[in-house]
Amino acid sequence: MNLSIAEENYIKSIYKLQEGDTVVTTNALAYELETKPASVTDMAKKLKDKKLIDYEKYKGFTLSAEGKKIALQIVRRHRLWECFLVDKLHFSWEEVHELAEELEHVRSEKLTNRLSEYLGNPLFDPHGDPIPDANGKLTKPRPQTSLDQATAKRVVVTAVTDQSTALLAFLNAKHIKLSTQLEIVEHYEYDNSIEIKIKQQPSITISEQVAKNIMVRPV
Amino acid sequence: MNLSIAEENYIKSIYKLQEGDTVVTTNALAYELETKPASVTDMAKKLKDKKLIDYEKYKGFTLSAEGKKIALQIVRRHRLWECFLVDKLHFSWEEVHELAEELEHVRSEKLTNRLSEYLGNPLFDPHGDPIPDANGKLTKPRPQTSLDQATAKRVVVTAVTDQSTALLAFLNAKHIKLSTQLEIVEHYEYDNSIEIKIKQQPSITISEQVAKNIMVRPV
DNA sequence: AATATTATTTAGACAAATCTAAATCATAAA
DNA sequence: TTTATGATTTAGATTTGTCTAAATAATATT
Repeated sequence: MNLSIAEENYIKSIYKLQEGDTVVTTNALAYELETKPASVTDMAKKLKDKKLIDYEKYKGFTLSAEGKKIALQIVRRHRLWECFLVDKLHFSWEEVHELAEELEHVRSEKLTNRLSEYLGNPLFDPHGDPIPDANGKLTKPRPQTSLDQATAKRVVVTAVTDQSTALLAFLNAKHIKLSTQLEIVEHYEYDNSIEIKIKQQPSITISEQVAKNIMVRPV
Repeated sequence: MNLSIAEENYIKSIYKLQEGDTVVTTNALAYELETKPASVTDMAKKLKDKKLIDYEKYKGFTLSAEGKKIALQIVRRHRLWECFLVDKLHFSWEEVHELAEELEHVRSEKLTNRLSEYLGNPLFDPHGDPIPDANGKLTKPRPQTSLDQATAKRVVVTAVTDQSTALLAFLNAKHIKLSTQLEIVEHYEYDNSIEIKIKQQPSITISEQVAKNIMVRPV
């Protein structure tokens, strides 16, 4: 199956919107891909011909088994490149998505597998999302919650959902990074702010708004 | 300047064929790009409009200053990725060209420079070709000759010109790799075969045909 | 149930990159 | 210098991915 970059992007976006087995609508996909519904309909026909999606007029689409397989390969490549960019080239979280978006289209299984090996076969990308293995199998995502919902006392940062420069600058200033261990000292009901402590540092208080965008898991 | 992948490939090939300041002909470029002369003429018009080449009907083309700059950026990315694939992912010489051909089209200066830094700012790629620096400056190529022409006694392997599986298998069996140091023990005039010695190993004799395809420089 | 609204598809067009076949130019040979 | 040959360009067509505007289907409202 030889797919164009455009076709790959459609497959990837359908996979993203599916989340389980929801039917994906024309409009939703057009919005996701920043294109027009008419273009989506055109592409849907092509992908149906290639048996990568199930599609009936006016009924939306879902990936076929083959389509899912290809989607997982693309996701695998994307997330591995993100790991590479962060771990090896020291990019920060928010910079890597765009670049990985391009690198993911280099379709070489050998390259992908070597890259994975080189990175130590990581199971999660820098945003905390699981990386499919060579067979397309996904580790179940870590049991992460946002920091404001956390019940454990000691947690480790797994992801940041808001990629705004403002938040990232804030986190940078406070030395909160991926894998940083936090101790939840106090939860103030009044404004839902949270007092946390990073080992060897004085404790700090962060607002609910910030806490909502920091994903953590129990350590 | 936002170039398509096709345009980048044309620029790169013109650069390759130019070698100094020779005028590149339509046919030569068509052959190099495995396309038809008519397509080359079409693209020549576009590149002329973008001021990347100098072109007059029936007179062939050369890169403009701007075109040369872009060509060097592409070459830089290509050769850095080749280094990455060989040094870090342990691909062998002959496998990397195709992959680098795809990776080179990710146009991010930041990525390119980080990659270069990560690799230790290499000056030569795995084939012995010089890598332009961030400003497009080229180190002058190493003074390499084919092994059968070598005058020095101790040399180091810098490249292999023939990429056939047969030759590569042979070299592999004899443990001759890039950067391998060789001592030239004897040169037999009868059949132009050469006796060489790799340190710690018994000396071996190789045919003229093999020697012609191994590039070396004095150590 | 009839009508209004929204979602989706169709029809027709366009730009990029390519092709084939025919025409034109440049140059080497007679 | 005329002719023949090969290189190059033009003309017109094709494919891919996109678009706008109009038509049609599905759904919600009255």
